[in-house]
Amino acid sequence: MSQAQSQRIESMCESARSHVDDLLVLLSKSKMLNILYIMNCDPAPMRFSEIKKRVDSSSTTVARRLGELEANELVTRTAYATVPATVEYTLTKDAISLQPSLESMFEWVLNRADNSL
Amino acid sequence: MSQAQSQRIESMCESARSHVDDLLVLLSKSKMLNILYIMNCDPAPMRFSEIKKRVDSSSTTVARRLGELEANELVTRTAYATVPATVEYTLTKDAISLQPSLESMFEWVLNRADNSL
DNA sequence: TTCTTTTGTAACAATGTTGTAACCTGTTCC
DNA sequence: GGAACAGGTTACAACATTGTTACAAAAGAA
Repeated sequence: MSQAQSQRIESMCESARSHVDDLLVLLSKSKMLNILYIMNCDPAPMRFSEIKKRVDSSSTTVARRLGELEANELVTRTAYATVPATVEYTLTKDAISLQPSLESMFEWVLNRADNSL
Repeated sequence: MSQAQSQRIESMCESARSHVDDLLVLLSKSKMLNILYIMNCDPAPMRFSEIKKRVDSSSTTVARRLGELEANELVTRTAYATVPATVEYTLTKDAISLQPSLESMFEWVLNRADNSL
């Protein structure tokens, strides 16, 4: 294999690894799994205030997380011109396909938390 | 229901929620999912340097993460009196029971990373 | 007119996390 | 004696993240 080839492949791997890492960093942000989970549990579109209430965090953080999720196409944001404003968030297909993993992960977490009471 | 009862239950829920949150915070720490995943992929006991190499992070961070995992009984640490020192880490049964969720989560992540190339 | 509501954003101080560099142990090799 | 190795620890400076506070917009209610 030529050096050019091996470098190309290496850079592809690097690139792939960095995408994986980016996703893991995204999912590891505070409240991120919480948000995905509570939105998974209740498949109906969910309003900002409802999400905020359920994950129990500041507006700033919730807005940041939802922004990041939207930027990564894991939620869609729909704003209605009501007064006062109404905004609904929905998981995308991609996020929904993460549901089984998330669910069993949370099952494990809940189980473990129970046993440590 | 008496107020005392409802308060007791509420505090139980609070406590349970805080345990859940603690676990989520633990799992959300940087490189934590990486470490659990690479240790899952290779079920043999793994040495510190090997883990460090695979997750590609500083000694400090790897040591911190492994310490946290040990404190939460998700890994066991075994030191051998060789020269130079040998230390092996193994996932506990509890951590292994998280394997299926982790695996399908990483499958999702890898898939998504692939598609975004 | 001013208050209220939802859904944010901006600035900033406080707090948390990271990597780096230095250091440590204990034994074997040179 | 000194270097080398694995597996860390410590201190600290740099960096990242958080919550708080203040603010905004738009329109209907009081």
